[in-house]
Amino acid sequence: MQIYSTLSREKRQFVPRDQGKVALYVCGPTVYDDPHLGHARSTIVFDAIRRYLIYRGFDVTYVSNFTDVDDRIINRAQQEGIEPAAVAERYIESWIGYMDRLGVMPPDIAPRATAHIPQMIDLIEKLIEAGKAYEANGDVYFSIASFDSYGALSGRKIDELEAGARVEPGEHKHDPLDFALWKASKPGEPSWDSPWGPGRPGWHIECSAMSEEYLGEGFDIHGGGHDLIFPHHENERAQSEALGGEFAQIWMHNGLVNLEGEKMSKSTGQFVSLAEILERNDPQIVRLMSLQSHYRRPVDFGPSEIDQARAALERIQEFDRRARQYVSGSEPGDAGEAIEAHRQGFIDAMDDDFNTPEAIAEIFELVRAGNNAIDSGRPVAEVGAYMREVEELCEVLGLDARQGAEAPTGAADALVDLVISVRDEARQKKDWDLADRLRDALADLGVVVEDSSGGAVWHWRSPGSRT
RNA sequence: GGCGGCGUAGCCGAGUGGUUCAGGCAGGGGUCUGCAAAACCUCAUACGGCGGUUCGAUUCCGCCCGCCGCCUCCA
Repeated sequence: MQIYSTLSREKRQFVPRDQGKVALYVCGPTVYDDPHLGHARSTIVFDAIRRYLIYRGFDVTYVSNFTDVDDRIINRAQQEGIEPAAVAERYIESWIGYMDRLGVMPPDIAPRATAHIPQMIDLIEKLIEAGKAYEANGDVYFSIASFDSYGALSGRKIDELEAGARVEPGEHKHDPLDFALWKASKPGEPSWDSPWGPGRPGWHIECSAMSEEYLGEGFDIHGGGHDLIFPHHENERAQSEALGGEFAQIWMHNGLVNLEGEKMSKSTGQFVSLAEILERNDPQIVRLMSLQSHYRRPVDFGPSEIDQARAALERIQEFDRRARQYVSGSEPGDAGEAIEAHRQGFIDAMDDDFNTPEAIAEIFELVRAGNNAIDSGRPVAEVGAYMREVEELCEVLGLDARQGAEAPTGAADALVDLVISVRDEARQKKDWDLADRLRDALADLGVVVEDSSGGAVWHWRSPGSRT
């Protein structure tokens, strides 16, 4: 398996620290607002990677944090006149709910920054003792001059950074590029006791402390959005490696989500909330969109992309629906050579830096072959094998081939069944006028009717679908 | 300005030094069907521009043009 690492800027053979195990840390959100599409893509991408590693037999430990102490949280709390902790709590709940809807597996560990202050203080003290950090007026700064390879991850040269760096009023840095490990808290801000007086942690230190706490030194993969490379991950790396230990072996960064070609970002107001999208669309559309381009490329999530992804998703689900009916509960047979070949294609694609677009193409090849098998009346066991393979590979990516649109209520299902049976009778009497009126009426109610040689089948139209 | 990336048929989007291909969406033509839908088959002068390397480049190199990201908080 090859994985591209931001640090080495090339694909490298993946060799886990502990054989058969993968320790993965993915930067989670700062919980001051609801998630947008960018958060969705990042989380889905790493969820798919995690699922694939599990599929390949690795014992994966997945850690993803919540940053629950931060300026923006404090600002929001002040605006609303409530405690910062309440703000964080609200948006952690919100995040968990959205990620569940997206089918993202909950992290094995989802540590909160505020629950790890002692570990951070401990790490900061060690950095100070080692001469890598210094205290100034209740703040503690990391001295970037003390870390030789500072800038290596983001490809920055220190003197170039130096040129644009500024020191905010009230800061007491020796060097403009030094960054805060610990900030003396101002009145009204959350604060914790520390050897340097009451304060709160800097942004970057939490990930260093928590990844070490749960994954130890030299863990396998550290992931996050491309926009975290600098300064966040550069600084994390400096803090964690300055004492001589190893940090992440591989740095993975997902490309950002664009809106009409421009980066989606909270600060510019240029973003689409996840809520807005999920109001009208199956969460799986978001997942398929996220995975139909390579994770390192930027993507545009516009209305046209959503429609295209919806149609693609429906193609998979439609196949599963027909296959399920064709097989009607029988056990799938052995996978034939064709199926093996596509499975191997899927694995080869994913082994090559998680090439999900190519992996998904293999699924579509299976769908076509499976549809062919149905059309040509192949044995149930064979169709079943295609169906099972499609379902299994979809699941590796976190997609559910089986989950077509759901009925609003069970009673509605029964009513539709009734109308369909009446319509079948009309069709047998060749009363095409009545049959067509019933089909149109059902269509208005969101029911798609498809006649076949074995009688009519129907399903609920998926949300947002035009047909 | 510095660093990085991208530019593939109508759209989205993989990939490769040459021989059959990505895949999806949309569109044309068929098959099937009472009609429709679904499904299957089939169709389009695709690789930003200019040079270079090569027997041969979309794929390697150089230059140019265009777009985007990071350099401040950000998945």
